[in-house]
Amino acid sequence: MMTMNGKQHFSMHPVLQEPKYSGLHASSEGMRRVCLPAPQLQGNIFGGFDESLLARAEALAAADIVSHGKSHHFKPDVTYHTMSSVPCTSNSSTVPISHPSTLTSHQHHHHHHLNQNLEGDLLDHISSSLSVSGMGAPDSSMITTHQHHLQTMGHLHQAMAMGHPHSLSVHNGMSCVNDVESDPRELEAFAERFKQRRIKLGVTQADVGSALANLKIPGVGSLSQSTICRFESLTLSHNNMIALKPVLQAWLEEAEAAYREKNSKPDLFNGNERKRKRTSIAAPEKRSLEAYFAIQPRPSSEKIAAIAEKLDLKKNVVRVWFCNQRQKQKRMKYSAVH
DNA sequence: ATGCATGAGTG
DNA sequence: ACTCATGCATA
Repeated sequence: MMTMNGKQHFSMHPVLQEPKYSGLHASSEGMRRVCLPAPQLQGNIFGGFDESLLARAEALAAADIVSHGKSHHFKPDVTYHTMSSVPCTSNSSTVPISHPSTLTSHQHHHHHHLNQNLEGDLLDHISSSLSVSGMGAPDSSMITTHQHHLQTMGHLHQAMAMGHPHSLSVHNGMSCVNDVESDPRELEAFAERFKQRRIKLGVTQADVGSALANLKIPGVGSLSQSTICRFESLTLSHNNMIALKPVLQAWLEEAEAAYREKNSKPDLFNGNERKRKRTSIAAPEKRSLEAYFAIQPRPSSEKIAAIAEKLDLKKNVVRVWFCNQRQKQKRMKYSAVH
């Protein structure tokens, strides 16, 4: 009674009107700003000579392509969506791009100039195979409930904001005032525990996500498999982790209680609409983007446009890529903050 | 498990 | 136009 997916709304988000989490959101952001070393005011530093920097990044990227390209595999792949003229090489990379702020040294110069014969080589190496490793996960039941996260967060943020009395701690230098410290230790432990028990209950991440709505916790709706997965793997922002913990904990408790009394109540919904296609940035382009990012994680609109043009990608795709990249840096797991 | 995307909230 | 939380689609 699961294994059914399909839903989607995406092109039509009804106006979500609800108390939201404005104030809380704002405050959390505020705290973050207080705690973080003002990351956004270095843009002008490069303002003057970004030209050369970009060129350099490009050179680096090119070198990278050369050095890696030959020994690596390139899977030709489809480029869907709005993508227009991207080489058919798909990302065969699962590069854990998590070299946080310590980038500084991506300047290794691969003395590989040339390019012409290179092209041929690359093309040669473009072996096919659209490895459709799509294994049918035993789960995949997700419901669509747009309008939940906001409420959810409202509640969650509140919980977080007032949470534990034992907060506060001075990390290396920056004293985050009343940072609601649910110490990362606790969180990690909980995430692990959660996963274990969840599995023991024979429930999938997707199930948990949708079951959340059944908890009827004010302001808490369902969540996707993605989010549950990220929670378990600690790949969410610290705040997000803290916000989600209480809810998942509540679910876990109830689920185990229900389990004891031999009762399961999986719920599923259905719906069917148009699928959306995911843009796929080819490996070469991705390397270039990474090179740029190492130099300037926050390119101006103009630079983004320039980069987009050089890589032959849509500006918006590039912009979103940078946004997502920045977000990655802030994720929990191995990020700083702790 | 993760890449690219959306949208609310914010400035 | 950015940050953040989140999600669909996909590997």
